[in-house]
Amino acid sequence: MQTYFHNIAGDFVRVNIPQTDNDLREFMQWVRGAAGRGSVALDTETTGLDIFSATYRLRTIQFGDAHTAWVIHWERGGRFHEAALWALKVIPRFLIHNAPFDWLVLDRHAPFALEILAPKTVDTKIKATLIDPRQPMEGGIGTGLKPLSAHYVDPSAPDTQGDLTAVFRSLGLTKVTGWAGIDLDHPTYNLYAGLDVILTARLDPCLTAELDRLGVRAALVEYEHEIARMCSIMMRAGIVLDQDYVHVMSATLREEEAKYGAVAARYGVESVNSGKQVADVLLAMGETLREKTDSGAWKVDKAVLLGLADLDRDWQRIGARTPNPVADAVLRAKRAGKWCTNYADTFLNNLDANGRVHPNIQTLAARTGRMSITKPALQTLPSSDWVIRRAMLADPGHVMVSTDFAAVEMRVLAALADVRRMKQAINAGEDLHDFTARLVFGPNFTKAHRKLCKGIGFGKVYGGGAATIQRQTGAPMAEVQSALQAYDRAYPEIKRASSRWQREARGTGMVTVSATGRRLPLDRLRTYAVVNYQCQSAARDVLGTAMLNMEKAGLLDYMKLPIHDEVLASVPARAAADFAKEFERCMTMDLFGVPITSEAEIGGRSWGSLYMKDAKSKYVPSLLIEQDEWYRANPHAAYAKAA
DNA sequence: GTAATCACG
DNA sequence: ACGTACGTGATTACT
Repeated sequence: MQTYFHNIAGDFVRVNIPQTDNDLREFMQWVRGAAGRGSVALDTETTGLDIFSATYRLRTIQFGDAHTAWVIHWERGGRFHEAALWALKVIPRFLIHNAPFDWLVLDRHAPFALEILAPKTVDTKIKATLIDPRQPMEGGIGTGLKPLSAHYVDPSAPDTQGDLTAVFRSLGLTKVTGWAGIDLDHPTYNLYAGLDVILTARLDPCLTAELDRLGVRAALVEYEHEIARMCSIMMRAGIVLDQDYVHVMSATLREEEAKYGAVAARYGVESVNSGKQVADVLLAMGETLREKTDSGAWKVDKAVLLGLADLDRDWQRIGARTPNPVADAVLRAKRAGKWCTNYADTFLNNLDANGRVHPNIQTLAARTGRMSITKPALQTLPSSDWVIRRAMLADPGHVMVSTDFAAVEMRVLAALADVRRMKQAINAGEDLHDFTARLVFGPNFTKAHRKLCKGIGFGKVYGGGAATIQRQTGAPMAEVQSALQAYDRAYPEIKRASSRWQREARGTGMVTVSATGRRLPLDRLRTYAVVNYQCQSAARDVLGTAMLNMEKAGLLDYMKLPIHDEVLASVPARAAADFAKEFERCMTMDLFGVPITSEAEIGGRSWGSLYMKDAKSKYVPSLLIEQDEWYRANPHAAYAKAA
């Protein structure tokens, strides 16, 4: 037995690394005792974060309690596999920090099913996030094992991840190659692997006590574990990528980038991504720039450049001026480059051996509890053009179904602030913005009036004022101000709720508590954001509730992505209409007397098919049309090609 | 590392 | 006293 000792919070703790069959028997003896005493902390060391790549390896599995850790060298195979798998099976409850990662690692590489491991897991990261979702930079404790251990367990707790990267460098390895390249018997590697589970075991009771002290309900903690498990199953399934399509798209976008980059270069812009170069050249050409950035540089963003290029927001000629060729070229080169790097290439770089991408869904990413998706960032693919989403396919024999909540944030606002007239209008099935425009401008309101009322609604949900509503809607300032006053008279409950939430937050250490009991820290200088925090957070939990409904309805295996107010799914083509109805049913509920409703759209094989209403891609019309004869004849049925 | 930019809900 | 648009992820340029 290789053994290391360390001091944590005044206690000597022990890290055991079994070497022989005898050592493994000793480990199993410990497991029998520990399994009877309660939860066991669990962690894995692997070759990196790309769980689904072909070369990925599981290296060690660690088990431990507050005093003892066992680092099982999985890589040695044989008896080490047997012992670790047996422990995973017989231990009734596990503590894991950031459980979805280890669930997926063990599911794919042990293999040990996440369906078995997840129900007996407590995730200390979920608990910590429900106590304070902020990172250290924002004034919070942070949600990593290191800052949490330093705060709750021992101020001098080691930075097991950070310190190891220094070890990697001393061995001629990097932050990336170190996890795969470090010797399995390296003392620091093993010590830190063991300390991670000991720290997790010590952290958990502190978090439990803190949740208790703050009055966070156990049901909320439980519910977040269910959401995490569901999202892990979505991550494991992944999404089919149309690789042939993406290769063509990538090459075409690079050509486009080069072509317009060359135009910009002829005018002296070496790098189209350099705002300074673009501004210098534009000014030298005699253009007038009006806006500055926060740091005082000339602002040359998309809105500015579109104006100079005489293009509207849909990139159509306005005819108001002579287009500036540099602005036009910079716009096109930047877009093509960004789409290629951000989307096409990222898709190809995140493929598994079966041609699927497995996005990383973080179930509690935002301060408000909202989820985020990374690698690739599938919540942020362009929606005004279908070219990028066209790359993502439903499973074989399936079609894509997307189900959206109807105006969920406004409805949530009406429910939370108990806005009497708004609730009446929604319950009567009226168009809310029409209804508001009638209240504000009378029965003869115009389309512009409706647009302004919609803008004011957004302003209320975001906590904005007259100036931003004016900027967004383009309506005259005087009209915005008078409409705002009329709006507040029509829906006086919104201001009252905002004041009440802010007052309550000041009384509880600048934390507003959501409808589900979520703690949302407010920034002292932006307390007006409380309205948005309440709405965004409640909308997140409306989505979470709908997701639980979906699992009950047997839909989990068809779910692909949660996108704030939408769920993307891949369903059998022949039964698509029935599935769509089921998704709508799961996304229909009552929130404090306000109906939450949804609408499903049935697409074809590709995600992009749901965005092809205009048939052709506005921004890159040549992309597929010129490459694909078949597509040219069947623009609406592009998905069928892959089916 | 920070700023700017651009993609989404 | 006043007014403040919210939340993300990712890349590139530049210090």
